[in-house]
Amino acid sequence: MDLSCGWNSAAAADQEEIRRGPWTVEEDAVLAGHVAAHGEGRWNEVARAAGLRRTGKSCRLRWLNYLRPDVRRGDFSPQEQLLILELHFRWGNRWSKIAQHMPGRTDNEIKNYWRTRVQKHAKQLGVDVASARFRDVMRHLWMPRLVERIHAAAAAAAATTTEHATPVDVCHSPDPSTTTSCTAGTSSSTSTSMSVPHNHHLTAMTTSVAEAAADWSGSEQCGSASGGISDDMFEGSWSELLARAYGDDGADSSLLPDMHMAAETGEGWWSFEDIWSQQQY
DNA sequence: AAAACTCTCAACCGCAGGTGG
DNA sequence: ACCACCTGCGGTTGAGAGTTT
Repeated sequence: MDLSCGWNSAAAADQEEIRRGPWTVEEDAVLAGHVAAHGEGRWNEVARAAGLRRTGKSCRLRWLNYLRPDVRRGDFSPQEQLLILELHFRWGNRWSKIAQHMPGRTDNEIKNYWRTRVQKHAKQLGVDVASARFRDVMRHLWMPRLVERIHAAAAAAAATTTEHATPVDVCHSPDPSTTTSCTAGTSSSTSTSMSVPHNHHLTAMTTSVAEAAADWSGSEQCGSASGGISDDMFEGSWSELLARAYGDDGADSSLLPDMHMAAETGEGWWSFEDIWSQQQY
């Protein structure tokens, strides 16, 4: 198998040349096999011992972002998107820290999501992604919108379940007090009804957020939340929104702005005018 | 059909912090 | 205390896929 792939002609003249660029299937197999046999860590040694002409850093990155068995791929669910926004509110560009609370997701993926999706739309709106204005947009429009989607998905799934009496791997219990495995930061039934795609991951996520909330003490209050500190801010956003999304009292649609989606985007974004008309909260 | 453009994401880079000799 | 090496993090880049013109 030709591993030079032609992007570094000097490599042909020097067998010890460090390879760069995309990993081949063969390299992946070698690295995965070596890690399986010897475990993670000591990446420079891994690269040498496995005979990979890669840097230790490259091996580490490839393992963490791609080869790790628990790594998840594919689009972020609305729940995950909501969690990213929430955690970014708290920690800013601390991607690795955010990733710690999103099982199976890598800091690289989250960072890419933020840059390609969030920053793109901030740019479309003509506001700085770090500005208070954009944070307000996220808190009052984007996040509720995501919750709306989560609720819609949950409702649709619930309807399907009822209609077909299909067993679904959910944490939902007729009695919320029995949903021990799904208990998030709040003791209510806010983490029930995960009968939407990735439900088991949401369970993990809500638990992670609860843990994060426990960690989160004394840090600065951010955004334009209700004026409480730490836990209050947390309660007023993630937990409350999820409660509204999943609560058995039905979602309170008054929470959600009456947004008219920007027709040109067709994917749930709203116009500049819509946003500013909703700024009177 | 094809050129131009946009978007996504894997991978690289530089830097900082930790550790051991 | 200093140095060398390793690891982890956040920012950036570029190839390729997808979309538009």
